[in-house]
Amino acid sequence: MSQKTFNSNGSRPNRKVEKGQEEERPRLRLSQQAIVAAASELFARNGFGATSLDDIGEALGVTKGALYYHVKNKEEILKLIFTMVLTLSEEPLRQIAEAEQPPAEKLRQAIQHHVEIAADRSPMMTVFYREEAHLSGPFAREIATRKKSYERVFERIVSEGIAAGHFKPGLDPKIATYGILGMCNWLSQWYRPSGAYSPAQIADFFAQMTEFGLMNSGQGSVSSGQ
Amino acid sequence: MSQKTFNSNGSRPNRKVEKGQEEERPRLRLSQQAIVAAASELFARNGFGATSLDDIGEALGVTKGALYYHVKNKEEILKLIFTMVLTLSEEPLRQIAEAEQPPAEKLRQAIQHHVEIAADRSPMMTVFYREEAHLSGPFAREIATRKKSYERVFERIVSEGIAAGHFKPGLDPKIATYGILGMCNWLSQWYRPSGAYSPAQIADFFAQMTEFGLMNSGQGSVSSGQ
DNA sequence: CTAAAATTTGAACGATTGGTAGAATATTAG
DNA sequence: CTAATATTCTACCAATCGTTCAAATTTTAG
Repeated sequence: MSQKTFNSNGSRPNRKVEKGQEEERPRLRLSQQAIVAAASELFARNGFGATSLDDIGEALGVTKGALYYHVKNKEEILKLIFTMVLTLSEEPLRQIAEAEQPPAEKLRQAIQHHVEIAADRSPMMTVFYREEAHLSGPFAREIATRKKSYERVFERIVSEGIAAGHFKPGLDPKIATYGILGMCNWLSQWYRPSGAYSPAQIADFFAQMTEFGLMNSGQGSVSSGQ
Repeated sequence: MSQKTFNSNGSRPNRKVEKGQEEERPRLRLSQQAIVAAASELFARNGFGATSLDDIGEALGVTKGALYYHVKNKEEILKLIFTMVLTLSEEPLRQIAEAEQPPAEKLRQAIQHHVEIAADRSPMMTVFYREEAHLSGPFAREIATRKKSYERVFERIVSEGIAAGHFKPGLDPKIATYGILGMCNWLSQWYRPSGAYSPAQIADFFAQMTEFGLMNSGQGSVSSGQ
């Protein structure tokens, strides 16, 4: 972090192309979106506290002063990340939970959905679960509420399954949910797009494992689907 | 973080007792152990980068200068945390894995062991999985190796189970292990000692869920044991 | 082209940080 | 008690940080 270099070409960071080279960076116009994307990766890799605005600026080929034209301050970047994660997560899950289908199918789809986000938006998700302590005030409370609410949708699916007699009676939906979400969220610690399995395959495996377990009792295959 | 106050009594932080009060803190003599304990909680709550040595000193009722008599620098505190987590984790798991017992029983005990540490040493574990990026050099490599090795013990238990015909054929031991570890490690995000279930009960639930799943097929109860 | 608007720079600021060193204090041994 | 040792305090440094802002530059509109 925080080296003395600026650009890859060592020049001042501006859009001028100094040689016959076509522009070395197909420069995306600076925007909140671009800042959030770059910051997500840096926050995920090095942590919010250890990432400076100079670092973010450098990643975008811009001085940190420019960032302040697009965001109010460093915390707002973090806020944007949290908002984006929830915006991407909430609605699809709600639709899955409200659809007319058996609880086991809902659970499968919910796991699929959650794994997909954890894999495709790994940096954002890492930040989401790692840096909540750096939020404060009403926004922190809002995020906490929405996160709890997201978890409760999972919980309700499990509860439905029990009530319908499909899931084991006597199990605690809250603990089950924590287990499932833990399984999925842990993706950000190990998943690499170059790995052997696609997010869909991993989700399928987790769903099978959640429904039938690992024991060989002839219930269902746990080999990869898709 | 980093307020202007010093002690709870506002005085300079030393051992002198100024009023008729008996000593307000049954002062534990400063030591690496005490520093690691206090730092673990602060790092877990606020992050490594956002925790200053002043903060740690304040938590111990001491100025940061005193810390440097016991530790080389801030990073060494982090190193001590990582070393302690692995020291506590590795040996018991090795013994479980090497014992003469069926793979399913090994897996149960391994989960029990891992959950216990995640619950009883929650701050340390949080730091362990959150702040690895702040390590560097040979030590970072050593930790990565030992962590991988720890995971591979789980993996081997699953592999054994498949080979013995107890676990489903065709499942990927690596993905299964990541799922199990994710389930357990996620504890640090939600577990509170004041909660409804003991670590042993939670571990029991996770073990049942891992073996038989949530579906109601009359295989095994998932209600709390112990 | 020109002028206005949008965007970025560059430099500076006050605060905080990890780290250091010598003086001060507390503890222990004789 | 005294001297030696162990521990902590105080004050300071250099670096880095988030933030601000006027000036410079680029982009857009007419």
